[in-house]
Amino acid sequence: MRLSAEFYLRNNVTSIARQLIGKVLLTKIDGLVSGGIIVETEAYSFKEKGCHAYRGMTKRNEVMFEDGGVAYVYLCYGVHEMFNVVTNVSGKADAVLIRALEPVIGVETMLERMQTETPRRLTSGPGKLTKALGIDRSFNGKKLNGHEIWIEDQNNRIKPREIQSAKRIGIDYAGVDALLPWRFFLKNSGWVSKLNGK
DNA sequence: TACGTGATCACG
DNA sequence: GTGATCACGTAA
Repeated sequence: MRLSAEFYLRNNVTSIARQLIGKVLLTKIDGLVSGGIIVETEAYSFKEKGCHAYRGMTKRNEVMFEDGGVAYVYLCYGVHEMFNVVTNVSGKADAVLIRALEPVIGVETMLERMQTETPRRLTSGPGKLTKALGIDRSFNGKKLNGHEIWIEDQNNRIKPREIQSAKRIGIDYAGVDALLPWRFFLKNSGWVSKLNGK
């Protein structure tokens, strides 16, 4: 079943990032459903320098300041759309970046969108998974409990010891905050992004 | 390790 | 207006 509003509204973005591992992200576009199991996430809090909201609200990040449970999608490096789950209550701009999925539903659709025949290339990175699921900036601000994009709990059993944490990737500009162990991933997944933080 | 790519944001 | 920068991916 779909995650409740309360799940997203909580004031602990690292807990939410950890709990999103094993949940299922889905989209339905032109009648085509596709998605997969979340295997890698990163937490961002407005209180630390790695976060787009650290310096306050701008045109780009304004949806981060809404109540949790909506999508924050932005363009990175001029090429890649990045999908985040906004969390916490309005005014407290926290978010979780979804970095990798295990593709499960609508694999044919995703292969088509990615112009590949290699499932491994579909969703093993934040820029790839958005393209595979058809997520772009038009999804910015959309609610995550609707019928276009949503997250389900399908009772996948993840043991705490299967989840590893590490520093986040690609945010060296954040100084000491770049060292926070706020990336979470399934240890033996094989679908985790390859940049893997070094 | 190098670089494409274009929106964004902090300047002024 | 302008220019440096960027929560990546691929190829080499």
